Amino acid sequence: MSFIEEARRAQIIASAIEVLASVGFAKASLAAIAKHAGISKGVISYHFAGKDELMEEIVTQIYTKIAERVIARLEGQDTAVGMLRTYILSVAEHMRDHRTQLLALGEIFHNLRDAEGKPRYGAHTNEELYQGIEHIYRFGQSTGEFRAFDLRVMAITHSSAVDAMFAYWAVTPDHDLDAHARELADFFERAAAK
Amino acid sequence: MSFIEEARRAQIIASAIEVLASVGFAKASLAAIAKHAGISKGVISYHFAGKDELMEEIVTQIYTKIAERVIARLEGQDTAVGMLRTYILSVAEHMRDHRTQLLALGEIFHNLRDAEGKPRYGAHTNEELYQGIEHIYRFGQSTGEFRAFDLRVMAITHSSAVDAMFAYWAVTPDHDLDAHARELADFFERAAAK
DNA sequence: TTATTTTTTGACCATGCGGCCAGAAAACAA
DNA sequence: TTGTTTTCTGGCCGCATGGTCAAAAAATAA
Repeated sequence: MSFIEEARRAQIIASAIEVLASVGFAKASLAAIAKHAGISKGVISYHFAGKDELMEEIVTQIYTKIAERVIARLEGQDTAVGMLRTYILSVAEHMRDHRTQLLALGEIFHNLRDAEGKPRYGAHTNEELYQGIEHIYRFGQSTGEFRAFDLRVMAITHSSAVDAMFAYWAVTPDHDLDAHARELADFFERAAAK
Repeated sequence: MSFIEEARRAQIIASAIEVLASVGFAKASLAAIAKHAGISKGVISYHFAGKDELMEEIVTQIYTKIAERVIARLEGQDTAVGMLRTYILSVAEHMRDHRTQLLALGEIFHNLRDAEGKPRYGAHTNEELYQGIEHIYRFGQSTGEFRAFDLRVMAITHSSAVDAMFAYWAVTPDHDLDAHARELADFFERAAAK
């Protein structure tokens, strides 16, 4: 992949993120993204297989960055409680500094569909995420930090609580994201405690 | 409103719920809803101001039924913990018997947009719901059943946990909804406990 | 410079949607 | 029965979208 190709793709992705965050998925047409980037619509089709590939590329890039951050923070933790708190707090901290990306991500998650009109992302796509969360809670149960409870229900609840935190912050920018994250960490710590 | 008018509206609403649940919002066009009901497309336009009114009417009707059920069950409760459990368990119980409605509701919540393309339902529409949930938790704090915590964060988390339970069940029909609801009730009871 | 390949343009197309409407049909009234 | 209102039909329209394409432009190679 040539240098100019890489640069164009990056430019288009950046433009798409900004358009998604500011006008929402429905109005983030290829035409709007192209106009915002100052290029012709056909360029997007030339560099991406289609709108879907562009959207998925955005998700992949943002997710990769988040994962890097969270994994790095998790390194130093050796207790389940510590991992739990770190997981929640580090994601919140990261998104706090990348609000535009969060908004774009939300738009894509809530709107991108496959050919049959079914959501591209959603509960059916979260299996990997659930298993990661379950891993932490299972670890806590094995060390005796946590009581016995249904791992899958806990993972679903945990995951949705974090999503809801961001969704609320997306709509209410003045909301204190870090404080919310600390409350959440307390909540799950207590809910799981023996 | 005439008898035939009322009957047609009910028929159209029922048809729309079934179509929404089975093929999703994107494919639930007026044409599809009309065909499924065995009537002409124009009838829908004749009896409803537009697709949006139809969708909002569906939400109102289903919500009303849920509220009736939950409020009736809440009558006998006098402790915050009891209200909490009843609230979660009765909603789950109701939706367990009305899966089609739940699916349709989910489709509308996740897809209906206003003229500017912004979601019709979402975090910005939940204020009333949040206040209702906060009311229960505040009551529990005042009676000394619950510890001190941020009411808004608790309401957001509680609400999203219930939504996520349904979303997961929507995708995984074999999932034990009642068991999930009991687990959730335990979680929130412990998370809020002193 | 000339030839070749890569990249960009902007018009064009097919598609699917919600909504509209003139006229037919049905229900109702006189 | 006849006239009037309500209800229904099915074709049509405007609109916006994502994607395509021939031709132009730019970059690169010979």
